[in-house]
Amino acid sequence: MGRQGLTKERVVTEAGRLIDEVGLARLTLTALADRVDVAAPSLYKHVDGLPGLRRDLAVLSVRELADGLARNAVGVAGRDALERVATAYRQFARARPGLYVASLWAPAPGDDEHEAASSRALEVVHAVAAGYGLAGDDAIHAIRLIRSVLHGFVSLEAANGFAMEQSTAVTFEHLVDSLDAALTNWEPR
Amino acid sequence: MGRQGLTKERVVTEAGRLIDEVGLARLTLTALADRVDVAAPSLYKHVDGLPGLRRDLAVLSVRELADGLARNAVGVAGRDALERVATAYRQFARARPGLYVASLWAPAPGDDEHEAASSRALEVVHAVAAGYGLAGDDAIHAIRLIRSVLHGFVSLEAANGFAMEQSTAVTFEHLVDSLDAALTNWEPR
DNA sequence: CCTCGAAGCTAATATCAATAGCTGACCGGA
DNA sequence: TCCGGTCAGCTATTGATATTAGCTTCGAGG
Repeated sequence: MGRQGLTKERVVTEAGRLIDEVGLARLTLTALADRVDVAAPSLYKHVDGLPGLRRDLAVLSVRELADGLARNAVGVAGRDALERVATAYRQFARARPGLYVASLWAPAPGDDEHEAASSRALEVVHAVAAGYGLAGDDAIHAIRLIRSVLHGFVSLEAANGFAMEQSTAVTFEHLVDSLDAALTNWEPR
Repeated sequence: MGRQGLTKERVVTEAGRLIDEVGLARLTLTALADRVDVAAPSLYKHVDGLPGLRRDLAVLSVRELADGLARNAVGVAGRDALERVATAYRQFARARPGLYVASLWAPAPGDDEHEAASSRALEVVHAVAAGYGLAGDDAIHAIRLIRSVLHGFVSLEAANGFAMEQSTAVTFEHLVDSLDAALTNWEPR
């Protein structure tokens, strides 16, 4: 009906909440429209269809992830930094499960805004590697290792991939230990 | 038209090929029906709708993954076993990208067939951990570590998550090295 | 107070999943 | 041989959903 005062900002934010609640698979323009109290086609005034919305969600999520990582990494280095960043990463995935999945969509080539957000997140991990004295190609591979471990863990955790009831907190400590050891005893190849 | 000689087996196999080609997101009963040359509703004679098909794909994929891992792990132990299993895991994810994603869907509680297939895959990883002398809770955590690293790496690789052009093969070697070190110097907690 | 852009609407179309109900091909037994 | 039943496959239909087209109206700036 009357003006809703809707903005792209709010549409995307609300979509983020929606996917956290119901899962990415059930992100639907109809459901989102209901949520912001507008007819579905009206969303097109703010967002470029479902593909556009997904892209916007990806940007939002990477920004929030980058913020979370950066906030926790300030003023620490070495193992402390690794631990803080790893924990922040896991926390983000647990607190925003829908958004987290969206953060994995790679930027389209030429999407500067999206790429900038990704770089910012990567930068934090890069700093962690630097704290272990890694640079150049070694840093690249180390970053990939860190991301693999963290992403693998949180996504298996989210997918209920760890059937046994043993504590995932303990597993996570092992993960951090292993990463710390790998970065400490890094062998260039 | 005339009898098509279609079987559940073939429907699911063909669905597996389809998702490898076009991606899980574009798995559609319509597309699958076209592929096997049948009208869409006819698929319901073989498969329990889209949810049922997805579940069948999950079972198929876990079986193929388990087969691949087991085939490569026979007769080796320790680092050799780790390397072989890790490589087989990565190979599966690269050769069958659609199926690989389906392999991540956790079995529904009480789905014995699905759970059995999952156990078989887990068993291979368990054997790898055993090769490093790990048992009990340590083995559980070690398995989770291995799965996290492997899944994280292959899924980031598949999602084009590694933007830089540096060799992913080298990264993978670092991954295996790190896992080997972690398992060798395992510290119970 | 007029204008115009933007925000919202309704109506219509296309794609897809799913259900209902029909048909005819094959198989086994009398 | 023929008869009947099962079951694979069909067409028709309904209900979601995305998307487009085109209309309406609010509200801010001159």
